[in-house]
Order: sequence, then C-alpha cells, then structure tokens
Amino acid sequence: MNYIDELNEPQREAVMTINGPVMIIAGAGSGKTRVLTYRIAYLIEQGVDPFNILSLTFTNKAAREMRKRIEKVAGTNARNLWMGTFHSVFARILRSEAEKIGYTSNFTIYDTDDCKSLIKTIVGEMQLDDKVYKSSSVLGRISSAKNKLISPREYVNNAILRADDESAMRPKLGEIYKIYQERCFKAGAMDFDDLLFNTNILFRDHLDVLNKYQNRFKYVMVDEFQDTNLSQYLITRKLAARHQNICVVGDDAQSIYAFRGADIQNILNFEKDYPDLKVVKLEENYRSTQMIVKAANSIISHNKAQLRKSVFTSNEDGALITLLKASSDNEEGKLIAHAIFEDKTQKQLVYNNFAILYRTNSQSRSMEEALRKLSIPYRIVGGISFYQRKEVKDLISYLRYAMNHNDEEALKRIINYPKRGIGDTTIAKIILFADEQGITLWEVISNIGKFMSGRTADLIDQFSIIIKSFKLIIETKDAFEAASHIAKVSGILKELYDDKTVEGLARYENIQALLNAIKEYVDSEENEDKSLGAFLQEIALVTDARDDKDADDDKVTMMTIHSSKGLEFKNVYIVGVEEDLFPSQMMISSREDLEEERRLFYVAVTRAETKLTLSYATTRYRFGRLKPCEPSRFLTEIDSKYISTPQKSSGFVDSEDGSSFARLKLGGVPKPKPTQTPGQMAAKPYTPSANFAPSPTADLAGGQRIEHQKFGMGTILEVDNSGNDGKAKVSFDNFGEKTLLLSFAKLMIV
DNA sequence: ATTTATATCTTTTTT
DNA sequence: AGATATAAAT
Repeated sequence: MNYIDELNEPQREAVMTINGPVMIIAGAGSGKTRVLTYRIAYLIEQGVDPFNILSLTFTNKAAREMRKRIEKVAGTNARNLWMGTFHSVFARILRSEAEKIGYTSNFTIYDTDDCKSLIKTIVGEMQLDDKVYKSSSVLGRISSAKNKLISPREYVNNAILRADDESAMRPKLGEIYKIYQERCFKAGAMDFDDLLFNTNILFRDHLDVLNKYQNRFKYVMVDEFQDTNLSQYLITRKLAARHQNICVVGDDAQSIYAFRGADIQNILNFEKDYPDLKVVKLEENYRSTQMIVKAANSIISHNKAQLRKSVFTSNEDGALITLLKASSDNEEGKLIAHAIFEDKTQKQLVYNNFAILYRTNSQSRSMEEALRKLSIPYRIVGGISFYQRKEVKDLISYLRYAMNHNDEEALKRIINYPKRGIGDTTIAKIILFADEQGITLWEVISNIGKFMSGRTADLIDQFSIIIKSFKLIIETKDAFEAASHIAKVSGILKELYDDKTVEGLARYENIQALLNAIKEYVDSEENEDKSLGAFLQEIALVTDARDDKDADDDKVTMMTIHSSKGLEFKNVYIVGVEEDLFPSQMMISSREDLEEERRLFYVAVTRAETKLTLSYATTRYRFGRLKPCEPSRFLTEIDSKYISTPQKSSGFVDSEDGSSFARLKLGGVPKPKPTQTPGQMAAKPYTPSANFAPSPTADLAGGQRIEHQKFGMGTILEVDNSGNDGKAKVSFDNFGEKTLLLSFAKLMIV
C-alpha cells in the first residue's frame, strides 16, 4: 500500500478507480507507466486474480518494459497476468481456437516480406503491371482495409473504395485483395492484420468463445490507446462488454501510428461508448526541465487537432536547447559524438544517460561511425531484426514448411535452397497447377509422379521425401532436436559451412545462434509449450532486434523516434532535423499529414530529462548522392526563447578513407552526371567546372587545431581564399604558409 | 537451370 | 550506395 503515497492526486485516482470504464489522458512524462503498473499491483492487492487481468500494449518493447516493472512491484503474483502486444495475445487465442474459423492451430504468420512476395506472384499471375500494382502499396491498401474490418467481399462492393482505386488507376485492387486472402487461407497463413481481423471474426461468429474470454478477462487495460486502430478497438470493446472494467491510457499528442491505421477517433468514440466513463488527466510532467516542457508545448500548439491538456512541470528551468549545424551527415555524427563526450565528462554522467534519436533507421550509420572513432560504446535498438536475416529466414522457412506443408511463401524460399535444380518456372508451374486444380500445394508436391514425369519430377519427389522425414522428426522430438536435424539434413548447414568468406562465416554463426535460441526456448521453464510450432509462433511476432543481451552495459542508445516512445534519457540528441527528412517527404506528399510528424517531433523532444540537442546537416548522402538540405520547419516553430542560435559547424567533412578534410572555399558539390537516355542527343560534355552545383561553403577559420597530412600538427592563423582560383593560402603557427588546392584540403582535425 | 552483367528502383515509422 | 529485377551468356 505504501506505493500509493508516492502518487499525486490524479495519479492516485487513476490507480484506485478499478471498477467501471476509465480513460486516463496522460501527458508526456506524467508517470503513465508507473500508474499502469501500480494499478495492476493494486488490483492484485484488492484480491483480483492476475489470471483475470488482461493488459495490452502496442509494441514488444512496451510489453517487456511493463512486465519488468510489474514484476518489481507485484513480484511473482504477476505470473499469470495476460500481458503482451495485441498481436501476441490474440495470436495465442487464435492458436487455441483456430479450428473454429477454419484454420489449424499450426497456422503460419506471414511477415511483411512474405506478404509482399505473395502479392507479387498474384499480380504476376493476373498479368498486371507490377509497376502500377506495387507490392508495397497494394499491401498498404489491403492492410488498411483489414484494420477497418472491411472484408474482400465488402471491399469489392464498396463504391467509395472502388472509386478511389479507379482514380488511382488500380481498379483490380479489390480482386487482388480477394485472391490474396484466399491464398493466405489456403496456405494456412495469417498476416499481422489477420491476427486482429480474425479475432474479430472469431468473437463475432462464436459467442461461446467470446463468452469464455469475456468471463475470463474481468479487467482489461490498454496502453497507448491513441495508437489503436478500429480492429483493435472493437476487440477490446467486445472483451470488456460484460464487466465494463476497461481502462485505457493514452495521449492524443503522442499518436504516431496513423500509418498503421491508428485512429484518434477511438478516443472520442470511447466517451460515446461508455457514458459513465471516468476521465482522469495527468498533466504534471515529472521528467523534464521547464525549458524542455515549454518548448514541447510550443511545438504541439501548432497542431490544430489537439485537445484538452496543458502539460506543466515544477522542475527547474534547465538549460537552453542546443542547436547544432553540420555541413554533412558525417560531420553531424562527429559533432554529436564530441558533444556526448563533452557532456559526459562535464556532468559526470554515464553513457546510459544518452540517446540519439532519428527519423529513419538508415541515419544510424553516420552516427555509428562517429561514435566508433571516439570509442564511445553504443547500442542500436531496432533496425534489421535477427529473424529477418536471410540465412535465419531460410532455416525458419524450413521449420515453417515442416510444420505446415501448405505454407506457400516458405516453400518458395526453400524448394531450391540449397540448389536442387528446381527453378523459378517449375515453382510457378506447381503453384498455378495447384490453384487450377483446386488442390493444395502439398497434394501436388507429394504426388508429383501423378502429374508429371522426367528429371524435374524426380527432383521434386526427392524434396518431398525429405519434407516427409522432417514431419516425422517434429512429431517425435522437441523443437531443438527437430531444428538441428532439419538444419543438417536440409543441407543449409553444409552450404554455409562451405562458404569460407567472412560473410559466410557470420551466416554460419547466425544459424548456430538461432539453434541456441531454440535450445534456450526449450530449456526455459517459462515456456510450457515446447513444440516447434509454439516457438515459431513466438518469433513470428518478434520483429524488433532484441537488446536484452547488453541491457546492463553502459552504452549510448540509438534508435528511431518511434521506438523511443515511452523511454526517457537525461540527454537526448535529435539528429537530422531537416526538411523532407523530418518532417518526412513521404508523409507530406502522400498523406498530407504534417500533424503526425509534428507529434513525432513532440515525442522526441519529450524524451529528454535535462538536456536536449537538435542537429541538422546542410548536405546529406541520399541514394549515394550528396544532396543539399534545409533545416526543418519544425525548428522555426520552437519559441526562440528556448533554443540557442545554430552553432557554426567546424567546416570539416569526412573522406571515404576516414581522414578528415577541411572544406575551403569550394565551388560546390558535384552534380550527378546526366544520364543519357537512348535516342537523345548527348548532353554537354562533362567538365568539372560546369558540373559543380552551388552549395553552402564552410570556410576554414583561424584558431582551428589541425593535422596536415604532410606537415603534422598545427594551428591555423589565417585563411586567405580571396584568389577564388580553387586555391587557398593558409598560414599555420608552426609550418608557415601553405597553399592548399581544390575543393578539399587534406587536413586532419584533432 | 544457373551464373553473370546490366538496369532499375529505393525515399518512413512497427506488429 | 545497396538491394533487387531483368537480360544475356554460360
């Protein structure tokens, strides 16, 4: 009970109102996670069986964090608590109720790559133009339909959707959706959205099942409620319909998943759906300084769609927000690395107090390089997951296929890997044939002799014999033994073992690591179900790289802003605050949703406790080309009272070999060579002078301590590049005046 | 069927 | 730049 005393008044109310519908509007840094965990602890203390509590989150990371904190407060009592992401919880329920909706319990979960690949084959089979029907946009369209619970049949009959598709010159989308759905079903597969869609179907068509779970989940809690989509909302509403003990926690200012169908409308609907709703607002920020809170407020105030909240803090004023200006993305990295180094020594902080946040995962590269040069340890959260690596996916595909012989996407990956002499045309033929005959893939493959003969038929037959043997193994051995056997017999292990290149070695190690992970899974007492199917189900939903390995090490954390939600750090560095990058070009052009980008910026800013640094570069590599960049409009939206004027960059840029160059009065950055299309006259000949675009120049200033490649260390006294002849006269304190030429002078910064 | 060369496209965030 | 698709050569 003592923990209740730590809470302020609204927090306490949020924790102790356990019966009836509750909506907690929780401003950034208002102790939301604490309230949620205490609320669960309080429920348990009031005699509620953890077995009857369902706590839903949005991301794996949030789920992990929550579980950790609950265990701290409630100890082992929390063991039986149902907690996880929407997808993992309902995948589990679907797995045990699969037969009711026509699936088997070992259904496959298709990841995004599988879905795209399936769409590609369907578009190919329908002989449509895959440039018009790009897999990513088709999938996006299907996904958003599913999130709104629009079935293929309803999609085709929906006049608005059809008009949309026709005006986008994609009239066949509804048909693709229909076929896609049939193919998934036939393959015994669900995509991410199906997990929610089919849960809705299950609860709609099987009231006994709904009843069972309604009775079971007496208390339902939803974190990050502003990020739920319609499909998720309806599931929770149904589940809570009996007991009405539903508690949602959210902040409309932090809604950043509209691209996944999240709908702020859910918050408004919620008040309508539950007339006796209790609304609690948490508005006091305990996390950040005055400066940061006020700056954040000034940012979010530019959004029209925002409601009913004024976040304030009684923390100290704190330092101004620092703005850094770099001449390139590499230099940006260097500035940030130096800033971290300095801040750490000055304030006596540890690396764990630092986070670098960016809009896109690809921005991590320049940061990484810079940190490595200064020997600053770091961890990257997110990025390419272990389970998305090619070799890992290959072995998993074997496991998947051994479990589910109709898994079309797994089959496509493995039937000719390692090489068996079964080519793409053969695979396409088999799939098409199965479809025409209305039989499953496995029926074709396992009886290939009935349908064709010849060398290829023999090869396919051999393949089917291997698969049959795998099935036997799975039925008799545990997940680890089965997986090791399959890795060996499939030939994957040998294939990678024979590859003696550095990458090959790494791939082999990754396979071993996967096998180890399976071993761990089997050995862990937490996992009751040790079957291969259970393991596969589990990892299908782990899309983020796991970071528990180095969680205790002292390291700077790097991640996208999206994955930073819910976290906090003493010092935060938001990099790449440039127009077209943040806000993202895509977001503005495709959905015209500047407000979501702004909320994202708000989320990033409010991660900081004591010090916030923003940076932008004036040039950045994009698709291998150096492109000029403008500072983001968001920078001008911050009240100037709270932010410093941009610090001038040092004028150094990096070369490919790692040495630093000083950028002197340079003509500009090279323009790309004009690509010549056949039939066109050759453009002007490529001459250096004509091929330099104007670009910002960063003059080398006196006082810089540098190392010259030939002459050694020195300090610059004066720079004279008035000659404008591509040369600059630079005088040094210890090796006199040197004439440095061309756009870059070879100088090493120290 | 497989390997190699060439062209094209990528350009967000996560389950 | 890097990944992926297409075309041509083996």
